Amino acid sequence: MPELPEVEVTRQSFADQIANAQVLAVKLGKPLRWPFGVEPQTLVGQTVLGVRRRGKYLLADLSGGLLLLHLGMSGSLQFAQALPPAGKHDHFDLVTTLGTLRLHDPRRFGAAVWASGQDAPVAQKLLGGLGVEPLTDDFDALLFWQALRQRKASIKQVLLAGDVVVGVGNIYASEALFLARIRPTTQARLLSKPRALALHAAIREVLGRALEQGGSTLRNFSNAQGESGHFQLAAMVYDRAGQPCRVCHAKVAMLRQGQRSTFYCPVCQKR
DNA sequence: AAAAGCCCCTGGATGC
DNA sequence: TGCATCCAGGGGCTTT
Repeated sequence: MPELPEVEVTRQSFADQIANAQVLAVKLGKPLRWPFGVEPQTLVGQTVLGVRRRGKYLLADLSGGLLLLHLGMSGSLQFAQALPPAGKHDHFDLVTTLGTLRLHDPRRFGAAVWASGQDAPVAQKLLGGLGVEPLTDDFDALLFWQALRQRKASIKQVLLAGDVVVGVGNIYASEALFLARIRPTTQARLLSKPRALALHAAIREVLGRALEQGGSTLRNFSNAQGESGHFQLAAMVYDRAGQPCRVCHAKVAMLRQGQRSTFYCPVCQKR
């Protein structure tokens, strides 16, 4: 469900409220993507120092280690002083003195994993290969172009891979490529400098705008307070196969790349 | 090293 | 209404 903007909106919606809380209990439901890693008891008594985001991971710094959370495809977080009893899709509760943080995830592609520290093997494995954060100054246009020049795969798949730049999921990849007028199947290495720079700007534009809107185009997205996004961002191409391009009115096309759907305008995105 | 496939899981939409 | 099929916002792992 969540791409970078949704994860960041989620983070912002509870980070300040959970800061300085003490962990009272950890409750695990059905298995998520990976085992939690330690006895839940380990966290009891620890203090929540803050919540960061890296790519689509949320990182809760606790006094005794790092709690990694991922929303997968269908996950969402809720934070409230009191929550109803866990339902069939609630698989992780962090009960604290200031409220309970709950991970709800029907498909269970999400994760809650304990890493004793920043350099713990689990954290290394999950975070070590991640690309640059697109909304920070680290996302340098020229370096982006240079990284793309090394890659023979299609630009869409390079964006999704997350080892060059993080946070661009299946929706925003199509949207950013549309904005930059680049055909998703184009080999990344073939992008000229100006076109790579246009894509760099498009990624920032698309993600930044979605973030400002509080969570974008996603159908079911809501933050940890249960507030939904503003739904003001109509997708230009995503999920619009066969419908007229909003710019040129040609029919939006769909194709599969790596078992994921890609949408583009064959006229606006010629190569 | 990089790319391509596979797979984890459930629910909703669609078609017969 | 019932059942089968397909599809979904992610990404690590294994195989080429």
